Amino acid sequence: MSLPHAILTALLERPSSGLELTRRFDMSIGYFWSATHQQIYRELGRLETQGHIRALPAEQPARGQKKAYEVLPAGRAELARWTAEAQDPKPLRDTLLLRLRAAAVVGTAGIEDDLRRHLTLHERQLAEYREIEARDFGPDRDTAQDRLRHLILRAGIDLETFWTGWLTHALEEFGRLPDASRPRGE
Amino acid sequence: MSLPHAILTALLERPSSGLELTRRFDMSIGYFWSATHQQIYRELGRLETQGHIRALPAEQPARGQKKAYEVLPAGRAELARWTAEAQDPKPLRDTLLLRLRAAAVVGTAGIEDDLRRHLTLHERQLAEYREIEARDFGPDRDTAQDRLRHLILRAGIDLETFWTGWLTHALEEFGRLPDASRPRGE
DNA sequence: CTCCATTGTGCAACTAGTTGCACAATGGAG
DNA sequence: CTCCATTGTGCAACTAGTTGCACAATGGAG
Repeated sequence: MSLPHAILTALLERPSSGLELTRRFDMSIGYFWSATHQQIYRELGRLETQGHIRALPAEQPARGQKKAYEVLPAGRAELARWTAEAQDPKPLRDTLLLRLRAAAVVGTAGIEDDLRRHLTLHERQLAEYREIEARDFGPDRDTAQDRLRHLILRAGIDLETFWTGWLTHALEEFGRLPDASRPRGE
Repeated sequence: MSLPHAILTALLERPSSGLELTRRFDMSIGYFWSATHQQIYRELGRLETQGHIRALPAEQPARGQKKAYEVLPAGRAELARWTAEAQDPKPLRDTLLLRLRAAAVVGTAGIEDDLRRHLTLHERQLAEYREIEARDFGPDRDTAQDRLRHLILRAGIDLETFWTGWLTHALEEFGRLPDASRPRGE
């Protein structure tokens, strides 16, 4: 039940059409809540019938025509309610760790390359976050809003730092695993 | 498509019944791939019809009766195939970060308590992982299997370290936010 | 003018995960 | 013996997310 709230947040930051939202999800909100354009359109429909958002008046809102939405007071209230609500952290589900555990049983053949690939991806993401930080968060931008957003970006940076560090360590370990002792059969 | 592979891994480590699997998911595999007992039973059924596992011979495998499964060669092969396969890291979806972003727009009221609660939960999890590390990974246990499992546990420890560190930092920031400047209205 | 790539919106079917139950076997308390 | 908590297995309905398309409008290339 988080996608509607992600959309409400994005629309409060700036009223947008479905496609604009999709782009913004790809660039910024999507760093911690990804969504496809199909999900977004579906949810926009729901939010509209619930009276949480409304289409901005426009001429001819037909298919293939930009239709921008803005948040109504009810939507803002719902977002505030949801934000303040206590929520448990959802348990981790990570395929890579699972695969490593499987590799401990069926053998590590093949997985090393993919670890390396993941490392590259995470390094790239980290670099991107660092650029954003350098660009958007100078010491001058220091309102409460800026600080909160910086905090969120920091989480992204720290997470990617964790992954790159851990993957580097993992690859070192793999290098040290004596070939003969690599798990394989029963 | 990871749950079946999580189950195959667990069953290779030790043949088990549905309930035993459920318990093991709560304790160990579940740290990075959680699943409910309903999911597990459903998947056991599928894996059995696919010929990846089979029920260990037992008298009277009726309802309410323990039924243990073991992995067949086809299942092991499938797990090895899946493990070696390249897979993209799935994009992050984190509610807490999303809520923080929402808070930057609708106000931070209420969220601070929950950050504190999350901090406690993550500290607890971290302590648990550290205990496991101290108990199960002495310098003596040093086969390739041990090293891989230790690596996985390390990921858990580092992740929880990230969260506790970041949450602590976030709460400090919140303390510094001048009440007056906390975002609220439009 | 015509075609075709691009932009924009959306439906339908599917897969994965969650929630809420149902019900059988077992063993100990009374 | 009877009841009831516990252990164990499972179905059904639902929610959330993914995949694969369809189709309308627009504008520039030819």
